[in-house]
Amino acid sequence: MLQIQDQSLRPLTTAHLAQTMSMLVLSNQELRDRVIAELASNPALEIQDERVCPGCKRVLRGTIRCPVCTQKSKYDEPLVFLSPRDSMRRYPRRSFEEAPTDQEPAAPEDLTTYVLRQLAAELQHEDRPLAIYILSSLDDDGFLSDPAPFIAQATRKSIFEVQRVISLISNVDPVGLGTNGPKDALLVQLDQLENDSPQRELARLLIEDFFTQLAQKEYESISASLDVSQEDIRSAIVYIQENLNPYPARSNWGSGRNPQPGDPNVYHSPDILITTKEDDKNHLVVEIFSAIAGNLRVNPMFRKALGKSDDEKTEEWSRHLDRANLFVKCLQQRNNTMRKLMELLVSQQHDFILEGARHLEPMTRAHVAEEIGVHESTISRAVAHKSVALPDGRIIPLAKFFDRSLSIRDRIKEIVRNEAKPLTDDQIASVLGDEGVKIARRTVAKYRAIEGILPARLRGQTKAAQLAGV
DNA sequence: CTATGGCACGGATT
DNA sequence: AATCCGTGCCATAG
Repeated sequence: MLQIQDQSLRPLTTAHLAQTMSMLVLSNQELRDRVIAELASNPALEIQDERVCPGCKRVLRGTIRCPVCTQKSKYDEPLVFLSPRDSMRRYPRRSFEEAPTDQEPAAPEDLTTYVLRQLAAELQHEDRPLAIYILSSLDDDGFLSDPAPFIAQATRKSIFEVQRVISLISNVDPVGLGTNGPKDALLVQLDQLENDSPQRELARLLIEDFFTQLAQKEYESISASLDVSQEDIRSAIVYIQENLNPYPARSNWGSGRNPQPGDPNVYHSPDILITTKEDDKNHLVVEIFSAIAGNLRVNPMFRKALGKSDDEKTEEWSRHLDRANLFVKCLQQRNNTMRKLMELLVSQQHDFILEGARHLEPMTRAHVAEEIGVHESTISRAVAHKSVALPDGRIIPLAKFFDRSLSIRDRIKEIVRNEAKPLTDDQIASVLGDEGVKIARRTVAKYRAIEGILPARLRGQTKAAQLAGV
């Protein structure tokens, strides 16, 4: 208690709370950015124990089992953490609720091996793991979001080496792979083009200096500031469109746009994955993806070094050390909360996960909070911005687990589907009443609206029309 | 006259 | 403290 006099202690605890809270709301993607930023700015942090799986060449870290080579039956613990990159590979972006349309698409791992095969000649043997690491870090579009210094730190290579390998990668077949965005991808591709068509230099100029205007089709303003005719601008754009591909990992233009800026939730890779055991379909396995692969920890060397040095840097270093400790603690706390939350959800909503919306047992965040022993707002944050992939392949927001009316809405849907002739809201309400659900007529109407079901009168018309049509 | 949707209120939830 | 949700009342369309 007396220690509180120490300047660093009191702000530390409040900061700790605040930071834990602010990290809890983040989705995995967002958290990953946070961690990367922290790693880049704080030398006291490091990632521990990186390995490449001898079987499938995936990058593994810490105690995590290889998700591919290890049979699912070996998951004997209910909860497992694994790398987010693997989650993206196995669960391509997909909108909420949308069940998997077909078989899992052609494995993107082929891209890795495909690229590696091309690189075989130029790549030194000891650079192979680095190349694999980089390739496995690419996002769906083939871009590398991790900055080179971060990769260097994670792989313990020099930044120079990292940059060299990235440049090798971006110059083989899907040209532009491993760049940090469409703009650089286009530029790399432009460099590789051999034919010196007249539009080429203008195209380069456009991409380099007017990229945002280009994306927003502000051709007039480009034309004005460059003093070039709109005619020429357009022909340069055609040249770009015909010869370059801003998304090197996609086969062609226009297939799948970026998510709209307004709604980050439309397309998602899950933060949590629920699957069933191979041999026991009733046994659920939950995997919570950690924001980064492996263990984030305070660099023990850094800690040691602090004790020895006694120049004026000591103060700055100890600040770093405090910050690193804090950050790691927050991350652990977040993981802990998420784990407890999911344990409870899986045990209480077992039927909902396996059988569908009808079996959702109503529960509130407040109730869960009491069960776990944390504040309600903690649960609110934990539930926010997270999505979970169910065994049947659907990806739903975690908040759905707390939807009070979901199961009733599902029953209404079924009643309407099976009705002989259109039932009015009142009749639906009484049917539900017979099944033991007390619900007002007005509320049925609201649920109907939510589910996009037309009122009885109009349903009659469409049904008649359907019959007439058939 | 009946079925519905809008508005608004109070209680629960976050 | 702010927001969401279920409900009742009432106007309106059919």
